[in-house]
Amino acid sequence: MKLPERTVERISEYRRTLLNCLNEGKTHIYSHELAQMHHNTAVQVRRDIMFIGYSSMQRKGYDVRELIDVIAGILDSETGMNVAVVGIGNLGRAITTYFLGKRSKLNIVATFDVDTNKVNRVIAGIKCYSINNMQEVIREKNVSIAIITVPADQAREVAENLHLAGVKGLLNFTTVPLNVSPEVYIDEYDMVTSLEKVAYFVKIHRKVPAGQPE
Amino acid sequence: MKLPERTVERISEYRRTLLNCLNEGKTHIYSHELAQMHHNTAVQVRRDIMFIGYSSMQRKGYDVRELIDVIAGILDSETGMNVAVVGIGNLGRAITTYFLGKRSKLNIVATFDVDTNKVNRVIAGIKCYSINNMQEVIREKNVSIAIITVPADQAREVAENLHLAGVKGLLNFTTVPLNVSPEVYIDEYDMVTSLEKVAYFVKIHRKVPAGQPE
DNA sequence: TGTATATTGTTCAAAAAATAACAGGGCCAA
DNA sequence: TTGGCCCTGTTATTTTTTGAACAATATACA
Repeated sequence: MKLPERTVERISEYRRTLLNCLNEGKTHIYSHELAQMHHNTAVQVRRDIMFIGYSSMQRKGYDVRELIDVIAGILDSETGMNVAVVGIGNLGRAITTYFLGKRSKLNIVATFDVDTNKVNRVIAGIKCYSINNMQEVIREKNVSIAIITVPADQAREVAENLHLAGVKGLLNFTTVPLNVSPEVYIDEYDMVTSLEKVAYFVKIHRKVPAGQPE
Repeated sequence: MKLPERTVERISEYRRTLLNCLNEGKTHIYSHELAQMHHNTAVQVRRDIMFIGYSSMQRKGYDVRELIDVIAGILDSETGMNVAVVGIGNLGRAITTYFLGKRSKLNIVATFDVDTNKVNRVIAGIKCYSINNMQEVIREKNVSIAIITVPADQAREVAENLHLAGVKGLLNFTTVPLNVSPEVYIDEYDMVTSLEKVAYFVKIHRKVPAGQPE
């Protein structure tokens, strides 16, 4: 089952929207509705859904609940995965809080910081450990993914240590691109880049690569 | 001059790295160095640089300073652009702080919140205004881009008001996809999606879509 | 029951992006 | 100075991604 990378991103986004729909009591959704909400086309949505092997069997739109379950089958690992947040400044706290109480098989099980005022306290709902004990805690708690929100100058060292501790995926919010090992999947996110992209398209007047309903 | 969308993203990322290089006193950089740092290939880097119309003196790599300037010519608008952050919770503060003191022609000139404890105070270095006065402040300060970090249930209303106030680009961090007008460029970022993507690739063992030096 | 309609699933074509291939030209060493 | 080497700039090819077209079919409704 090899999904196009973009499809992976989109079905995660679809799920987010579908969960919102469920909250609003919406039980079915048309491809063009999903499309409009996600700035893309109905065809794209239908094909994504085709790729993940779901069929609505009706012309009443997709069953929201069922679709959520199918997406869960793709994205979530059965046992769930444990996640750690390294660096519990504003951004780290924002992320941790954000995840708290969200369904999701991704559980934040530990946070780390250098600041002794933070260590051993519960911050944003999760216990904060000293970064000095990072490797052992990571192993102990079987963490496979880490979110890095430390200051730039510590990023590389942190990443290296995470790798050594057996972490398999990194989400890097620092301004330093990381490069530990081909075994570790890394996603880099820089909000400056996002903002600059918006600025660029504002500058050249280009509209959102729209999606008109077909 | 129409740049591929991906190239726009990448040159922003290159600039970030180049600025780091400059700090470290590095004056020249090879395409394969940049490539490795950004998980892609030297060819990709060279072609991106070709697209933006820069040429190095051959064989010594690209002149870091010059390349930064060329990228600035593409991404930055001469006059700069004013940016507002709407919702000054953890994430809003993180973003505002993050931008503070960064070069960049993107100036955060105002933040907004509903909380009366925050209004009229300087938070993360920028004055916070009441969201009730948002439209006038936006106009007054000539804000063309807004970053939305409010709770989900307020996102749509905020976006609509921003549009009415004349904002041309949005960076949306809420869990609600926005849809105001085709004139407004919107970039949606959801950290859950990023994290789920990492989790997916960890799950299926796929390595980072690597970039070996050629 | 039958017909019109709306929506899906899928195939086929176009566009975008990434990769590969290669020509050109400094630079160093001999 | 000459030849080899290494790096860039550019064109060509392949792959990936998106968009368009359309057959199939459930549903609503007469």
